Amino acid sequence: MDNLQIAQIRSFSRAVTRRVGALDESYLRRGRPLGEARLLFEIGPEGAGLGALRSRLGLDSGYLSRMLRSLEAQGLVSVEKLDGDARSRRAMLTEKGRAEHAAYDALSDELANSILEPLSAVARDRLVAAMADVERLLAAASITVGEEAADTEEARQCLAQYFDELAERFEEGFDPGKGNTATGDDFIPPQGSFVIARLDGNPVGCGALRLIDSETAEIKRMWVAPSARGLGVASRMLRKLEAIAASFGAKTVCLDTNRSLKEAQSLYRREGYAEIARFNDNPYADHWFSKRL
Amino acid sequence: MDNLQIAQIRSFSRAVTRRVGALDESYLRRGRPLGEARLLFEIGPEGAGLGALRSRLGLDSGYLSRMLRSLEAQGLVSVEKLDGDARSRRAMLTEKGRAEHAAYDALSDELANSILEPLSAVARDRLVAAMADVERLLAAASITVGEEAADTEEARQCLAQYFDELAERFEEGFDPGKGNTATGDDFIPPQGSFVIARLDGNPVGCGALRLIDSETAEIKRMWVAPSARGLGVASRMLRKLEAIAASFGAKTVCLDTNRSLKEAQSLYRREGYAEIARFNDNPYADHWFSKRL
DNA sequence: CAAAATACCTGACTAAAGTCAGGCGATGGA
DNA sequence: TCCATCGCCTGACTTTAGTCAGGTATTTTG
Repeated sequence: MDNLQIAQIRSFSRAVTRRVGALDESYLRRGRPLGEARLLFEIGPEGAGLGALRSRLGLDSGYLSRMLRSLEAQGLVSVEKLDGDARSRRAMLTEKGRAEHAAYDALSDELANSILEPLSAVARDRLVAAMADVERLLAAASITVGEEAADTEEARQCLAQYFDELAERFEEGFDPGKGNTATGDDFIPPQGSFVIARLDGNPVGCGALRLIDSETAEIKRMWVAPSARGLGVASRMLRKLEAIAASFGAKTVCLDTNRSLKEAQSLYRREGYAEIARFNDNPYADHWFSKRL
Repeated sequence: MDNLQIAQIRSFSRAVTRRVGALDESYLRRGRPLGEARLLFEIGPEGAGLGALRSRLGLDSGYLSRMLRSLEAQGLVSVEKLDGDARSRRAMLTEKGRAEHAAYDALSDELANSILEPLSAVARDRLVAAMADVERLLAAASITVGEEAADTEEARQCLAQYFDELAERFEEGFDPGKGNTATGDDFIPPQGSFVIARLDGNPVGCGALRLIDSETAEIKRMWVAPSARGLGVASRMLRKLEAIAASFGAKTVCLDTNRSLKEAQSLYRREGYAEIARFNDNPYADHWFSKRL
């Protein structure tokens, strides 16, 4: 890896924690411990389930409970049973709590403003654009691609979104039942596999693999959520699937695609796939590709 | 101020502390309190004076002392009298301390690497460039411009660098004694003023003002350190000096500049100065400007 | 040369952050 | 219907972080 790049990341991290992080910590407590301030902020005007709070802030359940008690004592928060499940509870801001939350919100705005204020209009635009870039690319870097079961609720949701998109983009429309020879069972090891790409735990893409014969694997169901496109998710999933195929003993990977999916075609070419003759009778396929592993 | 810009800054700050800051804090402690880890890292292979450590880490003197005692007990640090002044001391890493420091260093690299690793080469370049931009512009935003005494050591250093640069850039060379009618005394209120731009406490620019008559102020000695150019420091100093001039009752501000200082000329025009006829006998001046306040 | 200032140290604190074991009342699958 | 599990709570901690009031040499200054 490039040492200059690493040095830049380290220097960035120092600079940002010093200039942004430090302010956050000192200004945004309003005379209250940082933990409580963060909790109050995280509950937000809509309230939040205790479990969600615990995972978002990384708190021990006892610790959270005690802080909630303290915020309740200050009259800022009320904790109520709400959901169907009477074990789980939900923290809500009281009137006073909402006012406090608004104060934090205003302080955050002020803080952001204090960064923009000394800059010229050109510099502001540039800073904001660079921040958006960093944020987007850091998110991309935190996306994970992993093998998962194909029959979970989340996998089904990915596939549903995938099919919806095909129906919208194919000139001829799309009916999942028609020409869709592969069933979910095909994507279970050792005759196949399924990968999901996740950003902060939420699925943002999927891809599937099945063995056609002992030496040939087919890639199917490649999909990336619109919000995560342009971040290299597809090629990461593709490489993951290829590695899995290789581990199954496959020597060749093949796939088909529709003429309207131009990005997909250029992705496959970029990743070393060559166009070949029709190898299946998928009515929606217009192009067929393969790659030797 | 633009709400979208503020929202972007807030979102950036959240994203970065979550993705970079959080890792920093949890990974970089190696089973030791964060304070000690930071201290060890800050001492570095070359060692550091205690005063410097205290100010860089923002520590209470007692707190620092206690942490040093703890690091000494762990055999990582030795504290020695070194300088001429026997009151001040210097913390040095022992052999074991250097090994520990190297481990932190490697961890930091690894952390940075883990951000780069999932990205494509194009995305990496883009991330690194955006980070450099953000860092640079955040630094620019933290530059302060304030009125200060013109006879301090730091003011003198700014002026010395300014004169050195003039000597280098003027085709005809530069002799500070020649045609330099203004003395330091002219830059003391209420007949004049002196501003210094600072980045993290270190001077990165200066500018001076003196009243020629009760309604006219002259701006002189405008200088920005090469490292801080292109960040809008000069125009901030200029505006500050104009505001001071106005507070002194001046209705007009004027200044002169040499033909080789092209950026200065375009700055003055951009800030609303119009070129006028020669108003002084400065042998180094080729252009004269003025602006009504 | 005495007095003030400097640079660091020590002891005695407080508050915040974080951990652990156990407990209680739902809940849901065998 | 039983019982393991879940979601939360309580009490009893430990560790970190941070502050404050002196105290001791050493240096600087009037």
